[in-house]
Amino acid sequence: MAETVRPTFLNLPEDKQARIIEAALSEFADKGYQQASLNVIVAHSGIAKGSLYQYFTDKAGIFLYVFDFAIAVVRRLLVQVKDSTLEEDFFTRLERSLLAGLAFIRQHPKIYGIYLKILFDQQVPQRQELLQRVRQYAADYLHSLLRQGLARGELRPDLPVASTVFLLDALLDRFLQAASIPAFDVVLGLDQANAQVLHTRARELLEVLRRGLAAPPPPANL
Amino acid sequence: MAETVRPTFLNLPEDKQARIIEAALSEFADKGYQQASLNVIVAHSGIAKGSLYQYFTDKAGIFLYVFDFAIAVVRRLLVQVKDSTLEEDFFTRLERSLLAGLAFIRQHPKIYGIYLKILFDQQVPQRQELLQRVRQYAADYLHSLLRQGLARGELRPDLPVASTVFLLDALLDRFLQAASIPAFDVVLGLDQANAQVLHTRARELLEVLRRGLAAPPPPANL
DNA sequence: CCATGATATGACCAACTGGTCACATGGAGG
DNA sequence: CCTCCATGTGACCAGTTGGTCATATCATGG
Repeated sequence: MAETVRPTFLNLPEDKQARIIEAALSEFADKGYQQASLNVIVAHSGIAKGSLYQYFTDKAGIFLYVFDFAIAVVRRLLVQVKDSTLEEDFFTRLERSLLAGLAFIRQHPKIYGIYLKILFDQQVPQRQELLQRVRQYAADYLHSLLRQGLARGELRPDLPVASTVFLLDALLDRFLQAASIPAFDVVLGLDQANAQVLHTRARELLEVLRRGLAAPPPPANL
Repeated sequence: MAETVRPTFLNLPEDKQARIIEAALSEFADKGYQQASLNVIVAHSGIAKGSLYQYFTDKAGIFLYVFDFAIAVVRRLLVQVKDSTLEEDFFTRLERSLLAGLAFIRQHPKIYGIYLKILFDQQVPQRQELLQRVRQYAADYLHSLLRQGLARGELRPDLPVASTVFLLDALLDRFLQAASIPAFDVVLGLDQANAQVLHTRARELLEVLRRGLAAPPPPANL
C-alpha cells in the first residue's frame, strides 16, 4: 500500500484542505474516475496544477484519499443509526435505517455519487478492494440487525441468515437508488416522491417482506 | 429523433455490419460511453475512421444503434421465457426467469455490460430515455407474472402489486449483478459460484420471499 | 474507355488529458 | 540582508480524443 497523500497536504490550513477535498469529491462524483478532470478540480479549488502534485502522488492518490474521507463519513452515520434504534423491533429498525439512508443521500449527494461510481465503473483504481470494503459494511450492519431480531423471536427461527441478509441488502440498496436516480424506478416513481410518500412506500415494502408473498395455507378442516 | 445510422451502413454486406456492431458492442460494454474509443472500434472492425462517419452521424449515433440492437436480443429472450413457462406456478416461473437471466448473461456478457453502463453512467446520450425503456420491460414482465399468480390464487390476494413488483425487480436484478460483478456480493459469494450453487441459492432466496420474514403468530389458544 | 456516384481511406485538426519542471514566492533563523 | 527550505506556479509535454476532408478506389452502365 503505497502512500498516496503527501505530508505537505496535511500541513495545509484546514480550510484549504477542505476546499480541495470538496472540489475533488464533486468532480469524481459527477464524472467517475477516468472522466474526472484534474484541471476542473484545480480550477474549483483555486490552486495550481503543480500544487496538486505536491499534495498527492497522482490522480489515483487523490481519488483514494477522497474515498477514505467519504467512507469515514458514512461509517459515522451507520454507527449512529444502529445505536439510536437499539430498543426498536427489527422491522422498525430496518425502516429507520432506510429513512436515515435517504436523509444521508439528500445531505451528502456527492458521497453517494462516488459510491455509485465505484459500484459499476470498471476503471476505478483498486476498485475491487474498495467495493468489497463498502459492501462488507452494509452486510455486517444488516447481519447484526438480523441476529438481534432472531434472538428476540421477532423473526422465523428457521430463516436462512445469509440469504436473508442478501435479500434485505438488495431491497434497501435498490430503494435508495430508485429514490436518487431519475428514470431508474418506473414502478413506484420514487425518484419524484416527497418524504411523506417515500416513508409510506418504505413501510409497505417492508410489510410485504414481513408477511411474504404466498397465500396462507387453507384451514386444516377444509 | 434524428437519424443516427446512415443508409450506407445498411447497404453493407452482413458480415461487415456484424463485425462493426460486435466491435462497438465490446468497446462500449468495456469502457462505457465517453471512455469508449472510436479508434479502438475502428481497429477491431478493420475499417478506416472515415468510414465510421459514412455509416453513422457521430459517436452517439453508433452507441444508440448498438443499444437498439442489444435491446432486440433481450426482448426476444423475455418473450421466449415467458411463453415457455406459462403452465408453471408463480415461484417456479420466477426461478426459471432468474436462471434464464444467468444463462443469458453468460452467453451475451457484452450486452449485459452495456446495460450496467447505462444504469449508472451519467454521460450516456439519451440515458434517461434508454434507461426507462429497459426498466419498463422488466417491470411489465414481472407485473404479468404477478397478475397471473394472483389470478391463480398462488399469492396473498391483498398483496400491494406495485410494491411487490418493485421488490421482485430489486431481488432479481441484484442477483444477476451479484453473480456477474466480482466483489459485489460479499454475503453469498455468488460471483464465484457454479451453476449448481447458483440454482440452490436462487431457490432459497425465493423461498424466503414466499414465506416472509416474520415469526408465525402464536396459536390462538395461547 | 469513360463518366458517374457511392464507398473507402488515413493524414490531419483543435481540444483536452495526466503529469513535469524550472522557476517564483514566502517566512524563519542567522 | 542573506540563506535555506517548504510551498506555489503555470507554461509545457506527449498522448489521445471525436471529428473532417481531400483524395483514392470501385462498380455500373453507356
